[in-house]
Amino acid sequence: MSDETIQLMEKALHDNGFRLTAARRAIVAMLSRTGGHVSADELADLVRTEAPGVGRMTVYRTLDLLHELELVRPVYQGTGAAHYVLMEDGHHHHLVCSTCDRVIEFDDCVLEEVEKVVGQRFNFEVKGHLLEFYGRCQECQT
Amino acid sequence: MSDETIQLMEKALHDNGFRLTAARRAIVAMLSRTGGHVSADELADLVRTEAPGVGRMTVYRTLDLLHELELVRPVYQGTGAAHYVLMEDGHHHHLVCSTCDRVIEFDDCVLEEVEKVVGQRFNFEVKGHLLEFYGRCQECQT
DNA sequence: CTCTGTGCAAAGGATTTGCACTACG
DNA sequence: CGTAGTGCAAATCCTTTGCACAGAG
Repeated sequence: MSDETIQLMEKALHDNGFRLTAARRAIVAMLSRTGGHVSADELADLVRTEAPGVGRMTVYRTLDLLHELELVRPVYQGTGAAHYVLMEDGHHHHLVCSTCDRVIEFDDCVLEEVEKVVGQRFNFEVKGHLLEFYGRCQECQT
Repeated sequence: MSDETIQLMEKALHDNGFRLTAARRAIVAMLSRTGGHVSADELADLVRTEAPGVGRMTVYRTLDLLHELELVRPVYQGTGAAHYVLMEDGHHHHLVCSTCDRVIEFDDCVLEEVEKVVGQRFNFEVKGHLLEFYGRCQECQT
């Protein structure tokens, strides 16, 4: 499934006329490996463990590109670095541990209704959503 | 009503053991005058037109303080400066326009229940959540 | 070959930190 | 008076930009 994500992203890049460079491959691969929810900087460091030549800026630019292609989404949670999450697998959400940063996925989606109501009230054409709970995971509660 | 906001904030500061300094008065007054939705920097500049001695840092620190007292809330809209809004209502979420990046707030919160269920299932101590809908706002639909 | 994409370094903006000074209570 | 609060400047953190070079198509 990680592989599928890679395929999907590489295809999207190609189909939109962007070149499939080594750096982009490495970034996309690492991104799908993490399952998302990393900052650009963290991702850059991760990518470098496997592809040392890749520069920080390339990571920023690639994330930007993936955002334009709606494959990835930045989440701003405070004053620190933006985190990027994968958008491609529509319905699943995250439990993010504040202590260890572990990300647990779940797919209990009761939002269609809210989505509809909110969309109508604001005349907003809803295309997707992001739901995350923050707190402490089992291991970190001790 | 602007005055009420000032009263409320000054009282909250006092009641929590914080000193009511000239700088804080000026900041709170200007904040309530703007009705919220300014960045720390903008607010600092505004405050300075009336109380030239006030430093930028004091504004940052005061906003932080007001945030702790739950009187004000930062809104992060991308990579730029955080905006602070007056907190009249507890829960609120975002509609983020993919086209113009406009952020619309709404406060329809049906998540308490989901929060509880999910928390129990994963033995995850939920402390907060983030819900955002993505799509196109009214103006961008044409 | 051509032009997109890359990497470096340096700039840029927003926020935080360290420290001596001021003034609230 | 003592301590919380202040202001300045410098530091830091995240991100963007400018430019010459490299490599995908």
